[in-house]
Amino acid sequence: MPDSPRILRDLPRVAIPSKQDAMPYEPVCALFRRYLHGQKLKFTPERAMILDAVLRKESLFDAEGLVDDVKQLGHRVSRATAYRTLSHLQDAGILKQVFLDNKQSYYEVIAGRQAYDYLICVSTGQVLEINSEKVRRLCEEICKEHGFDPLSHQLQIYAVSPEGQAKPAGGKL
Amino acid sequence: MPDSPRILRDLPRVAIPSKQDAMPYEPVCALFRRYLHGQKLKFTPERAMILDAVLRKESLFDAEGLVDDVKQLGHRVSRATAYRTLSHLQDAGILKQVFLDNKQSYYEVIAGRQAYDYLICVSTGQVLEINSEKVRRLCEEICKEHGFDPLSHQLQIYAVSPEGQAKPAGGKL
DNA sequence: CTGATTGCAAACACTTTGCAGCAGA
DNA sequence: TCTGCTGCAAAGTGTTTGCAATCAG
Repeated sequence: MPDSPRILRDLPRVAIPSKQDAMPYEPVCALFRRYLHGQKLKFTPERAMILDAVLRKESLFDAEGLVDDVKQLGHRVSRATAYRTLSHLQDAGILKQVFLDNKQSYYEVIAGRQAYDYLICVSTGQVLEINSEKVRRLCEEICKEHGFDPLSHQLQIYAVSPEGQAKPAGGKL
Repeated sequence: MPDSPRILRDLPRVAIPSKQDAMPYEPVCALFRRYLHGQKLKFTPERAMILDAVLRKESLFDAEGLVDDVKQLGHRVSRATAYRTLSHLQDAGILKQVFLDNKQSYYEVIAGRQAYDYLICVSTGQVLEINSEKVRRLCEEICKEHGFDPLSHQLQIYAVSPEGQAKPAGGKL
């Protein structure tokens, strides 16, 4: 019996916050500063704001949503800076990029959190987060078989939800 | 012990054909014609050429590569037509779209073939196809837990290959 | 001080779309 | 004939990049 997953999207591009505990800012910030220092990069106010906004995210988000969030917190950063910082945050191992469609990238915090996989209804567009230890183990097993050193994985399952089964026509992948 | 997987990409965007048996044209073509007919769409020479080129593909491919292939076969189609036909081929269940990066879409024939998952080396860019029955079963299990009706899935594992472990710096996801 | 960073706007690349002429069924 | 189809070129859109001014260390 799985713990009931939270709904991420009822429609594509509309993220609904989940209930996962937010990662505290301090430790991750320290991690980021350490990373930046090691790369001879600088810790700027913009990067701090972005990290703050990122850590408030409880589920998938995209670059534009992030810029909006920063604005909502009373600051502002350019899109360019947001993208550049997102890239650094990936390098620092704080978040990962998720490819769900061919329109844009999504991001997900991984520092101190478990990675999620996604169960996507092609009919309603609903997206469920699933947190499966089994998937993780299987990925590690596959890596081991090929002599690879596992880093992360991404699993999307396309299916039809109970609600979608009731609806007339099936959507496309 | 896994059967040794074929290398799909040594560098991003460069697909190397695998050894999988090509799907015969006739049966899939019949499938496509049936689909088109049912949708009151037409079976045109362009669509036939594209389907032909698609079925010669033995691994991941992208829209531009497809247009090139058609040209190499002595014909030509516009990019617009290629995209439109790829969309219909997806709807017909003949191929599926794969999202591996934020640059473009990849496609993969699924009609009469088994879906593959990917083991991606973030250091060298190498991509291995993996064909895991275990992954498929796990996805079905997850769907069942949530009352979803499984359609397809996509798994990407990001890791460092043995060769990549030798190289200096690790790439980013 | 000095090299990294920022915001802006232009550049990019893949994909989609409007349209006029063409062509399956 | 009557829709749907094609190619073209233009439009779209998320992301990246060149550049001058600015700022962190």
